[in-house]
Amino acid sequence: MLRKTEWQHCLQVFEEMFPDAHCELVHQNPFELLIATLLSAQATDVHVNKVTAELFQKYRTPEDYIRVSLEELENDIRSIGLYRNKAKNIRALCEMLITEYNGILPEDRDELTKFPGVGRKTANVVVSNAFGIPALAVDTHVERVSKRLGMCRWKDNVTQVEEKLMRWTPREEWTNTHHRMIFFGRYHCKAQNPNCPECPLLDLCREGKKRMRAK
DNA sequence: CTCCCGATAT
DNA sequence: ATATCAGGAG
Repeated sequence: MLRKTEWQHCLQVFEEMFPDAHCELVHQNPFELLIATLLSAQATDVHVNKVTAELFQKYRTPEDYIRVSLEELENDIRSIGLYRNKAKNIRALCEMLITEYNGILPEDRDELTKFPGVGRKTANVVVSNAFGIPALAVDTHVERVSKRLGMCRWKDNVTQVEEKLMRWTPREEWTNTHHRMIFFGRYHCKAQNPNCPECPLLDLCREGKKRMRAK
């Protein structure tokens, strides 16, 4: 298992490799970010941006998503995958936003998870990126990188990974670290064929050393 | 744990 | 052909 001082070194390396890591889901306001993040489940952000480019022209407010039929909304997001669940959730979410929240998104993580289709990860993305509240959302990249490095256990669930990351990372660095770990996982420590030979963290990486031995 | 699901990379 | 992609609900 990784030591805390080794993790602090990882944080430094993440910053050096991806100093300008940021949210790559294109959005103009908190509501658009929520929709984009909900759509991003099991889809690449490039693909999400391709879909939202047109979607956000047609749908600007929660009311706009309610006006059309469920079938029409499904068609507008079909190419993204998991489109039936996502369309149903977006609709229910918008109705709830209008009737219970006066159309205004709450700036609270636990309040956001009450919306259909919004789990802990999505809520963390919204509060950190849209409202400036420190959060460390654990997505597929953050989880994979954490487990490969050995900063948590393989069997830990995403909540346990998040707790460990928050405990070992200064609060003011949570949001930055989240973005840097995504970039690190997406462009360097990739799911298929990670670039271990050129990795500055190879010396302390459990999975990396194992992979190098196997070759 | 399974299901939802199309697009893309390997 | 198969794995993976900014997950969440039942």
